[in-house]
Amino acid sequence: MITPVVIVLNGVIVAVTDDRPRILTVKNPDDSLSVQTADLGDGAALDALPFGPLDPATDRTLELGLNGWVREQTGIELGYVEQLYSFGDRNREPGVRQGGPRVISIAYLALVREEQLSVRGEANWRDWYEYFPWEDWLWRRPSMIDEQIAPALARWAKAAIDTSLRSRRQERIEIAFGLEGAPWDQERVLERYELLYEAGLVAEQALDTIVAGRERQESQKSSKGSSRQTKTSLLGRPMALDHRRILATALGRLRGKIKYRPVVFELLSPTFTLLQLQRVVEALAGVRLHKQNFRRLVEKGGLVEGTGQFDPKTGGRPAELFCFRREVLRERPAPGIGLPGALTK
Amino acid sequence: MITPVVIVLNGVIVAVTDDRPRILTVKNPDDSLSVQTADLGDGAALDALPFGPLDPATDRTLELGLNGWVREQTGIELGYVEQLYSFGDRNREPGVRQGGPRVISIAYLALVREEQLSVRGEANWRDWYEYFPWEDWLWRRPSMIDEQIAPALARWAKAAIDTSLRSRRQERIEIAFGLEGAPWDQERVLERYELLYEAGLVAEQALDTIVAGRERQESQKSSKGSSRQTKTSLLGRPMALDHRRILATALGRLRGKIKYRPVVFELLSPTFTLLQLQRVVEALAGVRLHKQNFRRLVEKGGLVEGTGQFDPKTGGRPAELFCFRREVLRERPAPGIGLPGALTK
DNA sequence: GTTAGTTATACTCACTTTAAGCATAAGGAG
DNA sequence: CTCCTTATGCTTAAAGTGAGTATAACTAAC
Repeated sequence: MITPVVIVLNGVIVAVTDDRPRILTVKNPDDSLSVQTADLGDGAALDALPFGPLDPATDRTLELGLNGWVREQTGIELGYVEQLYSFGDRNREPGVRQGGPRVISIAYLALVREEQLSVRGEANWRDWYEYFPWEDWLWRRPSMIDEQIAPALARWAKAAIDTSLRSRRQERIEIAFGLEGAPWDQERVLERYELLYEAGLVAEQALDTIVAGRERQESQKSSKGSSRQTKTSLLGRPMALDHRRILATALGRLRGKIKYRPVVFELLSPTFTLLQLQRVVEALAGVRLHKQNFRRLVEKGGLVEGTGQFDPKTGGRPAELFCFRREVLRERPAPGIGLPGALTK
Repeated sequence: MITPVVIVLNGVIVAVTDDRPRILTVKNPDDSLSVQTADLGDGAALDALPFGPLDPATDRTLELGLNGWVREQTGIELGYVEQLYSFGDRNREPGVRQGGPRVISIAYLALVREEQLSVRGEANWRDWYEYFPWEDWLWRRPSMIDEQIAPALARWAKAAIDTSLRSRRQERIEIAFGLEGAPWDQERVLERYELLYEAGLVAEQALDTIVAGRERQESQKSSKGSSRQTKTSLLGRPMALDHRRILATALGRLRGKIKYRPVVFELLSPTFTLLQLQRVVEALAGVRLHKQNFRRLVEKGGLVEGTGQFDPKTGGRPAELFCFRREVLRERPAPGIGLPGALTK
């Protein structure tokens, strides 16, 4: 018997509005997953990324296939699109575990300019920090890191079967979450999510374990300290399937990329004030920046140029409107926006 | 009728020996491509990356499937592996154009320590600059850039159907190849290869055009100024299918990654002299570096630590043997090796 | 219409990092 | 012992960064 292969395309569609990064979600339209949501007990369908299978006969390119699904599910036309990652391990979609087709999902990151409010049907813009509250350092270091995450992960590390596994876990935890004097690296979004998943601190892990059924016992004994988290509630808003993992990949990638490619401008209107630019960068990086240095960096770095026009509605002194300076592409090898003076105190 | 999907796994396996980066190739074992190589006229089979289809029923993860093919074709066990990119557009494999299954190929980058000489059968280690001679700036800026590439690309740009296309082409050319005062960015390997491909300066383009057959006429009129390159010979050593594109992706990614993750050490034995380390970095980056500054960078950056042992056979004063300093992972957010003083004069 | 509040922008200053080169150390070959 | 080779230490100027202070230009409230 031949196992068929199905390619599924997933889109992480990002916009920034009101100084918050948002992603486009749909209510999970896949019936085969009702098991999961029923088991979750809250009766509501989980958020999902826009997604759908590639039609191997008609979709000439993967991106075109993605564009089609996104248009159909949300009414949005994509502009800037980049491939993120392909997920193909068995076990990733617990609902279709045995006997079904092999699912390979290819994820894309797309950036759009405005909220383009005409989203259709069940589509919604959601603040992406709802899914990753520990990533939002805009106001302060989230207290949940010390109060919930660190202790729970410490318990998980201690539960390791031998000392070498335990110290490997501890090292991963310290590096990923910046504990014990290690610095916080905002790009390690995926590593952090994976740790929480393995430690059983996100709802998806519980779901996967439930649906996996037979393999559950095994899993409890194994290195993945699953289930039975006492005292600690599950962290962040869950998503369908492994979509939160995909989202974590996207966030990490975007946080890295703004530093060496001028992608932020895909999220801004053609002209903008420097503060607007700064707010978008801060929203993505999850960190607040030093205003004067930020300004110096982008201006002296040749990334923007003044237009001579001014934005009247800033509240205080009117700010000049700037635009992206395309020539920078041929002047500097890696034109991006560094993060000057990120929240030292 | 249902179009089936086949997943093909490709591995770019990199090692550095004798200060040269090498990749592992096999003689293209796929019969369906004999058309191509016959049309090429040299009778020899093209180099290919180790590759093979995913078995959706038995390969539990994509990486395991890849490992199997690599083992079978080359006898090598992979260590460090990272996913590169997934290629899925129709047209990418001209030989299987109409009617065949839809092929999605997922490429991986693997780093191995030594030449592990026991390569089996038709496998070979090849200097990767054979495929991309214009990327090798170790001795000097390759003269072929000014003598062959720049003029041929300029002709291609001029042949554009309208002025906006022409100026877009010119901008791409200048940025990619560092012409007209733009700096050379060693990471833009793929962009450079794509340009040469589109301009018909690599053998693969000619092959694709030949095999495409019917679509050829169309293509000649279209924006892709195909065929009939007078005076300019085809550049670099060709590979089967789109494997050279995959290789370009790998080279670009690796050149980027050494700057922010300590991946070079995957290519070195556990202890090494600083000059050996420098040579590996130079080989990958294709640039020569300032010795004293390189040393200061890696030592003060905490990436390596001395072992107290010395390498006796350096020719001059014995060099201390260093090893990777793992603690750097928890000290610095993005521990990699910058390129101090790259060939200014 | 003066005052307080808000945002924008200019400039400073100490400190660190980098590019580039000079100088010295420690081996081998003859 | 001398020369050649490679390793390693140190210097200096220039550039870049972090963290401010100061001033400018507007709005809203009284």
